[in-house]
Amino acid sequence: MTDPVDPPSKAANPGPPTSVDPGRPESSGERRIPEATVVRLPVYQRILEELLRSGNATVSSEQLAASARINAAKVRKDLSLLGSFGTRGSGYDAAFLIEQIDRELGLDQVWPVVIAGIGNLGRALANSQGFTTRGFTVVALLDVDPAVVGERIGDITVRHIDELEAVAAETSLSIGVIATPASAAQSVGDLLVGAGVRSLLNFAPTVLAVPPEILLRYVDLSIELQVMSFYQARLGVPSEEQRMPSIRSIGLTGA
Amino acid sequence: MTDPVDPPSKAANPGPPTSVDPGRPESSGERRIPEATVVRLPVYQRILEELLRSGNATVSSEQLAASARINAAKVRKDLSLLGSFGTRGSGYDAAFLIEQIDRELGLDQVWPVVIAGIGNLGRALANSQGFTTRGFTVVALLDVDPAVVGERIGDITVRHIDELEAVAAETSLSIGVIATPASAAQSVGDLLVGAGVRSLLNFAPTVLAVPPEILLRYVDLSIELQVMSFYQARLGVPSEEQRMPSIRSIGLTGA
DNA sequence: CGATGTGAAATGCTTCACAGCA
DNA sequence: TGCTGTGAAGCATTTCACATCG
Repeated sequence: MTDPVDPPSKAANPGPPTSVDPGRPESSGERRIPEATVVRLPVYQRILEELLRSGNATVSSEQLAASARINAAKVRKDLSLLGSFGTRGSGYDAAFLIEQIDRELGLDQVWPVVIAGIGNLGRALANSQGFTTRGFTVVALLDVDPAVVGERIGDITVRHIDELEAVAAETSLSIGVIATPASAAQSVGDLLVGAGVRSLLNFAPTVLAVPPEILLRYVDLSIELQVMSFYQARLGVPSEEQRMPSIRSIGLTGA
Repeated sequence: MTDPVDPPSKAANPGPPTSVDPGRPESSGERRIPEATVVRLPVYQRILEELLRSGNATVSSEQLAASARINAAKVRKDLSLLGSFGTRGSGYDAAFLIEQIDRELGLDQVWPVVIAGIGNLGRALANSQGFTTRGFTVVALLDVDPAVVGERIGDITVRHIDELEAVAAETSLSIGVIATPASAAQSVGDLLVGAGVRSLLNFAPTVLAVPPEILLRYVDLSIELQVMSFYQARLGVPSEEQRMPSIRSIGLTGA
């Protein structure tokens, strides 16, 4: 009971500390993708899509790297973790690569998303590209304000959060997005979990407590602003990070 | 011209590779704060504020770690980089710690922020806690839509982006926030830079090109959603990351 | 006694550098 | 020849473990 945060996991590691030749995981036991890589994959997606739109069917690691402002070796290593999808001498096929990344990110399936809190942020999310394209469908919008309940956004009507049970009965919900004021976030989170949501994405500026089996991530709209303040305040930006990307937004992960 | 992304910096490192006893940097040459730490500082802030509100004046690294879902040693190491602000045997004084972190993040000064693109997201940002509390003031709201220009949000009237020059003459602008559709982002960014903004925070889902002397950061509202998809798709979340935080939102930094 | 602060070890991530394939 | 894929080296960050101090 000394450290509630650090359950025995490292010591009880299933695999031996010094490798006994893992044999390079094949098609069945997929390669381990570092989270650092996972977070870059959506960035590559975005760049690839832009390249495609501007008529580039093929792209080199150098080009991708230049757009993402990272090192080309990193791009190649990231992509090689998904498989050998490039063609030596010419590069990667943009469309094909997008497909592969989608598959890796699990965006080849569709996650039903419910958004709670239909203020400005909730509306922005409901309409945002990232929530409406590949991989996600917004299946429900919830609020408590009678002035908002009943309103139609896109092709979805905002419902009262008391109807959550009914909504859950109609459609499956896998991801809950909290866009409420901080004061409501915890209780809304509890309700969503009660309704069977497996993951929570919290935009409210508060620390949420949820059961460990719920995947919890947390986005702070002002965190980059604060990081900017830090670097702006000391114009001697760390030489290494100067052109470095860093991909963020607080995420708390539970089991 | 082979690698436009990676200027010589590592090799030309000022400090010797093996330390010659740096002598522990004192008050003048501040300690180097790793970016990983910088990004956690706002998280600590939020937790500290909540603890304060709930009547806890003192907090231990264990408590902070439990709330942030990270290792207590990490908390202690992070905080010790700012100075020795804890009291052995009892912990940290929450209010004092908040102050110190503010100072470290440069939030003891006030950065004038201009938000371009007053749709749902722009409004959400303009009203968001993170943009209106310590460290930042929203000094201008800009849009092109005649239906929006002239509208009053909080105590600021939305102005047409053509008035940017005039705005810049009236008040200093240090941070520009882009909350426009992707299609407008690049030109708006150019305008803001032209108006003297030193940093850009881009919420538009597009890759922005800006001069290297501009500090550029980029937030993707759906990136965590995509990361969720990845982990949800393979319910065997990496055992190590299970309770790990990770703090994100794409950031592209230019000198 | 309890909790900080911190060397040193462990781990993870990035970058280099180059073999190898189209 | 050009660009990928990848061991191995180099860094950064995390975690341990414990001396230290209020």
